[in-house]
Amino acid sequence: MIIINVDVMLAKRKMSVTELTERVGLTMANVSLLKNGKVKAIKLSTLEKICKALDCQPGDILEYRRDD
Amino acid sequence: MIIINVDVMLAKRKMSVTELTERVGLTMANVSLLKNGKVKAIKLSTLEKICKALDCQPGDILEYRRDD
DNA sequence: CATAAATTTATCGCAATACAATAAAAATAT
DNA sequence: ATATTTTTATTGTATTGCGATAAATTTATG
Repeated sequence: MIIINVDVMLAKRKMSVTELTERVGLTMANVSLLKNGKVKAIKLSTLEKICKALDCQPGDILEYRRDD
Repeated sequence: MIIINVDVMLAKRKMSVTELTERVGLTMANVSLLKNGKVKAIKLSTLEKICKALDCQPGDILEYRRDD
């Protein structure tokens, strides 16, 4: 499964979800859904905004975990 | 911008697009589109299949490049 | 505690987009 | 040359993102 984990980078940047929301320009509701891995797909434009806001790479946020 | 680059991992695994297509279960046409960064979004389920097929992480395929 | 602030969850609607199916064109290999 | 592989294009359908909004829940704070 693919895991979206924004929390680590948020902590690293000492940034709140509210601030991320402002920077990314999505609604708070959707940022929250994204943040908690409750989306089934993601627009690359959105991924880009997040990477930009958190100054990180997709790999810092996305993880593929084999299910055993 | 977000760049999708599957070529590096394909080369590393000595795998053809045809084989990737078989493993991933999409049509050849769509794998090609994905491979050449001509999609605007991606299903996490698809990303997962690719990572599984290539035995790699999303970060091996996706790159955020700041446009200067 | 009580209350405010932040975050998550839920619902509806629409637009955007993936992806299949298919065919044709182009590139590459043999 | 010819076969094989890969890319590009087109159309239709199903999926999904995301906004807008409101309610519920969690967390912070005086």
